[in-house]
Amino acid sequence: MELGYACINLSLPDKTTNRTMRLATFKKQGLPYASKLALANVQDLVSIIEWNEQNNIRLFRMSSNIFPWQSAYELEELPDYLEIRATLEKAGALAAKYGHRITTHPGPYNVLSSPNKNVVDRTLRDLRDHAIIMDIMGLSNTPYNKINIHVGGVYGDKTKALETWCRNFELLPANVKSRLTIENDDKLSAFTTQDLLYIHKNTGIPIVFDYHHHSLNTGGLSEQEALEIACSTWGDITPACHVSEPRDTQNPRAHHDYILKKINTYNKNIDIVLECKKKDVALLHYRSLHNS
DNA sequence: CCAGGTCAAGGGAGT
DNA sequence: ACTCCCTTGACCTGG
Repeated sequence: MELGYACINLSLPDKTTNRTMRLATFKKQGLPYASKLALANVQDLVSIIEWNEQNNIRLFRMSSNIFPWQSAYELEELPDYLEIRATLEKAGALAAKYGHRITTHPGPYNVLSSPNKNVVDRTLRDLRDHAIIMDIMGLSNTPYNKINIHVGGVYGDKTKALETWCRNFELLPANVKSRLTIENDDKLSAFTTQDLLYIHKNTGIPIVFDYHHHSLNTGGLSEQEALEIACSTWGDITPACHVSEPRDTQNPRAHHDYILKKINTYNKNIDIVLECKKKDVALLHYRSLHNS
């Protein structure tokens, strides 16, 4: 089992892969500035991977903000493209050398279940953009290096939304399809682990089990039952799961700073991304609590 | 330099 | 109608 964290390293305050800009700035400064930010982001990605190795962390979710306004251009158009590409290749080579599992989690605006063509088109573009970065890094074309998303909207008819999702899945390029995974939701109206089996059966892609989301939307399954269903969809690849704790009772969906409770893996070999505000600090804290 | 207001995107829930 | 929440707070302006 590997423990990992998401997107931000708090132990390296000067290193970030999230430099971005607002639309007004992008319009004013354009590709040269986007290029400058992206180059700094990928350089810091290398530093974070090195730090992860030094701290025995071999699972890491990359930020989706490495390239500001990526949907507005092709990477080759960036003035620093060659250096950016070389740096990404270096980051990927380091991850390979150290045996790190690198994943991504594109945002909630990726909605393959949408009845709106523009929304689906933007989703196809964003997912493609994630795959391009992962390709440059030389990450595997499998869910070991997952591109993980949620289903999206229900629109009052879960079955129909799932059908739409599967239909739109077929529009994705091969380098996305081969990496894509689907995660259970935390809202009662949305998709449970059981619901996601429909997608797995129709597309073959694995299910990412989120412990916290499950606790808010069990679909009548126990934690162990749902985890085992999700794990059964992964074949030879170590299943990836997400763990977080609620911020407080008023805000049960928001994430807590740390993970306090010991995670029950039910004797399964799974990799776990911790989702909490304190990131890498919380991971080291969890290890100190539970000696894992 | 810092605090505070503002910021692309979809959808749903709470106020 | 507005705010918060999710994959992740970061940007930018005015003082």
